[in-house]
Amino acid sequence: MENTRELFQVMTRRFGFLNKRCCTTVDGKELSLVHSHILHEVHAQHEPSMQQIAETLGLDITTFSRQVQNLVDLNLIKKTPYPADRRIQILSLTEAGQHVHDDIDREMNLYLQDIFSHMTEFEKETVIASVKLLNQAMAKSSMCCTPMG
Amino acid sequence: MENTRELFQVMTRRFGFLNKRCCTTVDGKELSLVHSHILHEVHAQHEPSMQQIAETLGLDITTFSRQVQNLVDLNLIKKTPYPADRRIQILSLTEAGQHVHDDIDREMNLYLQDIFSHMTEFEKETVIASVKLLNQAMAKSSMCCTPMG
DNA sequence: ACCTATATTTGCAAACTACAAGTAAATGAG
DNA sequence: CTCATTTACTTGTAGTTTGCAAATATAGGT
Repeated sequence: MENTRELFQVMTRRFGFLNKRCCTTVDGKELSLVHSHILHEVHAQHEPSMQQIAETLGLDITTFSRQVQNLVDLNLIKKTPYPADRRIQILSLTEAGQHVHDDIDREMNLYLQDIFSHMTEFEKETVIASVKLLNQAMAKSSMCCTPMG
Repeated sequence: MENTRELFQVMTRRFGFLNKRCCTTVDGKELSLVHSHILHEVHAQHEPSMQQIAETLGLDITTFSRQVQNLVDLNLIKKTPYPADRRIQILSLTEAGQHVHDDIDREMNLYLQDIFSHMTEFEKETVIASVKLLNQAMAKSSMCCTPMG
């Protein structure tokens, strides 16, 4: 494991597997990775518009529009025109969508628990603090870690 | 940033952007994310077969076969039949492939340097140690972090 | 009313994906 | 040796995803 890039490459690949493995069939519905990311962000943000979520996820707005439509058709997401500007669609989880989100969240946290079970409590705390540090550093970095543009 | 999952979700998303941003046009060639992962693994492994790389990357072998063929057509990868069993194709980087790989590696490390520039040396060491810990823990975890199956 | 800007959707063509079937080479039983 | 089986990889085909360009709908300014 020579260089730093290799370490991060392996880590992100493994988390990629984790994400894929977690979220293919939830609550009887077939979901893609993109779908579960969308559910997650719609849950996390406050009355988000299409553009906000698409931007957060780094998805092309046209691709995003179609994927959201899938989730609307699955009755997991609801689009509500924003009264003050009816061009804008506010996204929210339906009850079923909330349920699916919770299922995914629970399962992901189980996986994370399983990973942490191979560490001491101290190591776990260190790792979590490090991830926070990383996130802060990436947020500050101008060259990287934001969607293309 | 309430729960642990959220932290990891954000981190992996940011690294995803990093990967995408880094590797779209290298040395005058248009590459996809999958292409650059393949180049990376062919470089990292010793005389790998098709199956070995596909397994490492968690790609369906048929998808992989076509993506490798793209890279062969771009003259970045060479397939050599393995003498002791000529069903097996050993993958290696061509000179041009090595060059592209080095370019990507250099650029990725620049991005990482930029991220670490927002930390103290101590924080940087802690973060790198934590990523190592994470990788080890994920390798031990049976439920997660390996390709589907 | 009219022009411009913004938010989202749709048309379309290219790329990606994976199941099933095909080819080629190795292995093992009779 | 020969034939059936397994393994490593490729190709047929069809469904999905992607993103550019163009269309639609609404807002805001003059």
